[in-house]
Amino acid sequence: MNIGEIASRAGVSRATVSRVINDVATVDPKLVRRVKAVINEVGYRPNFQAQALARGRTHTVGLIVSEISGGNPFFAEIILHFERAALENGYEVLISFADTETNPDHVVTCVNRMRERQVEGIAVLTFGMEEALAKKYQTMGFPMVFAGALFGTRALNIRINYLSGLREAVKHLAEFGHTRIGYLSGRLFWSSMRTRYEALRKAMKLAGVVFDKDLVAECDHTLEGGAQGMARLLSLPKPPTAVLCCNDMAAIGAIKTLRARNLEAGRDISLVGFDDLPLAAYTQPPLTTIRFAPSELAKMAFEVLLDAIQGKSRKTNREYKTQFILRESTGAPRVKLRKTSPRQ
Amino acid sequence: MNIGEIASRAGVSRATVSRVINDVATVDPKLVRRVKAVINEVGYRPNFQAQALARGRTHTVGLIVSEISGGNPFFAEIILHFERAALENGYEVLISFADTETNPDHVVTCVNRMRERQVEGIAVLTFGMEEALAKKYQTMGFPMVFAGALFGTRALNIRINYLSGLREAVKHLAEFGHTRIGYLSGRLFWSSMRTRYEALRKAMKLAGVVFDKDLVAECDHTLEGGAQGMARLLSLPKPPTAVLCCNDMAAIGAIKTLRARNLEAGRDISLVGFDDLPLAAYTQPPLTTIRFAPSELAKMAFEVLLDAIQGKSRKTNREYKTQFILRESTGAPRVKLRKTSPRQ
DNA sequence: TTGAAAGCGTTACCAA
DNA sequence: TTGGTAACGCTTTCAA
Repeated sequence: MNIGEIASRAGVSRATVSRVINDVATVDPKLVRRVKAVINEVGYRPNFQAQALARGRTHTVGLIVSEISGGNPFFAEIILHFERAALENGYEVLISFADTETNPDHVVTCVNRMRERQVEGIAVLTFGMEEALAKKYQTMGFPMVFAGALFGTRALNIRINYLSGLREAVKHLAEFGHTRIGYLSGRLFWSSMRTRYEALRKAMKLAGVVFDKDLVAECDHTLEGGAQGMARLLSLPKPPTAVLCCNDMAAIGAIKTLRARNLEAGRDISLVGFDDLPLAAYTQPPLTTIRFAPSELAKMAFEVLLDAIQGKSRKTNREYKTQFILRESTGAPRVKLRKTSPRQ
Repeated sequence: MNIGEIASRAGVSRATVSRVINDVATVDPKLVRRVKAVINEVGYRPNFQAQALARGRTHTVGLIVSEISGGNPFFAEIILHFERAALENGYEVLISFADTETNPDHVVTCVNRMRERQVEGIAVLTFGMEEALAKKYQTMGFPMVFAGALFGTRALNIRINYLSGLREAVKHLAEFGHTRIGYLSGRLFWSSMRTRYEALRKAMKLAGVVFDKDLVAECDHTLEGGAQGMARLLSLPKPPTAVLCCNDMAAIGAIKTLRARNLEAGRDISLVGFDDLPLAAYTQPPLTTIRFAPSELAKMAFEVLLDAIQGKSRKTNREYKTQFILRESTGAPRVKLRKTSPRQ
């Protein structure tokens, strides 16, 4: 069933059917009705490929995210909200999962696949493996937006202000009297993990807390990674009295390790997550964390991308600001630990 | 940059370039090299829309899932694994999030959008709002696969054996001596929730446990829904000593309510989840649950769809079997509760 | 083995 | 206001 078929059944030309489909105002209302009747009757829907070819536009954008590992709902939210923002603006979304971990070049393959499909722009929300891509594309005038990428100049990049949330978190811990503050970091080959790490060091400096490299454990940013990382921190001769985590999933993993040793977050050791997943309010104890909302980020990414596609680089460089969320997994250091730490 | 441009730069016809692109064996190796050199040099990639139009095939399938609410990672896993299976077979995936809750017809819109894009088949993994669709499409010969849908005859449908897992779960609870077994059900306008409910009743019957409607709370299958539902069950004059939940997220919500009243799952009341999210092993206590793996289901769905597209209805009707997973959120009923319950 | 040319389904220009 | 027709970028027959 194609436009020609509709045309002959309605007794008009293909051009007229096309006009009806595209709501061109100049068509005789009678013809409009006749054509629409036929269209409904036979259930005709225009062929997208043909339209795209003829129009030279696809009204499609690409979204590349990391493979979701360990059931982290963060990327699911990104996808949902990006797609929703796109739909509201008449765009469709092509999604790719980049295997950023085992194959950094995979993201290039994803971009190529998308460009074959003539997407009008791509959002790369992989948080950490996009440098190569950025270098390749920032000069060639194809609309592409990154988030939290570590390169400066021309590429569209939503800056992520990790510091804002971390600063408050560290201040909060310092006010409780914590001096041995540890960090469960994600793998530092992810650039976003390097950025977080640097932001934390800066936050510590600003709060006047001594930063101790030995209190940092690098682990996967997953449930299991967090559990393992926390085990390493606890086996230190002098474990930290407070631990920040690179994300909530790792924090949940850490909680499990604590429990296995009869320690409770908030009472025996302070724990701060990152992301503020819906889940964070449901852990035991509810997780003090730093909000990094995928929904807002996704919306922002689409808006920036849309502006780029439409040539209005209005506020092309935007920033997402993280925010401290106080719940119950933080508190004063335990006396026992407090005593030992000044001896250092 | 198009095929004509490549052709003239390489000094061959467009037909030859096309053959090179598509690895046709009959092309002179010298020409192949020449053409490929040009292609690499200018970074040419064929236009998908044009290819699809000329070939009459898109090698694209659609996947419709429910809007992910409350950060449930279940659907994220489905998307990831479906996409992976598709890619391995040379297919691309178009994804839609159906707003099944507030607008049951939205899924029809999704299907239409996908068919405009000439997808070769669609998997509808919404678990509960697809009856209308199924009726409409099961006769028209378009490859479409459902999962756990409640209609019998012609539509491709992956049956979900909820009973297998539930039966073991109920047996497990009965062996502990539970007689007052409650259920935190999802909203029963989701057909998958009705199916689960029916399966549970059957499982209870088979285990010889009296089913008591008053011990069922209908709630959203979310963290918050589970928390609220559990509160309702606990406020009953005689609360259940064990509660099954429609999914893990609801179970995690339920745990929070328990804790707020100083009750602990496994010790004071037995709790069984559903899905076996990675998270389930990280709750406190680790959640006894029923495995319903999105990855396997997604793979199955794609395979069935592919068979349908290729016309081989090999094993067109497949079944996914749920499985009981024992962890630590279940145990013997507390003596206090045990005493009261026979008095009924 | 190669090239010319006719499609694929649609849009959009130009005449009428 | 309508219709004829040339694109859009590619594939695929048919001849050579």
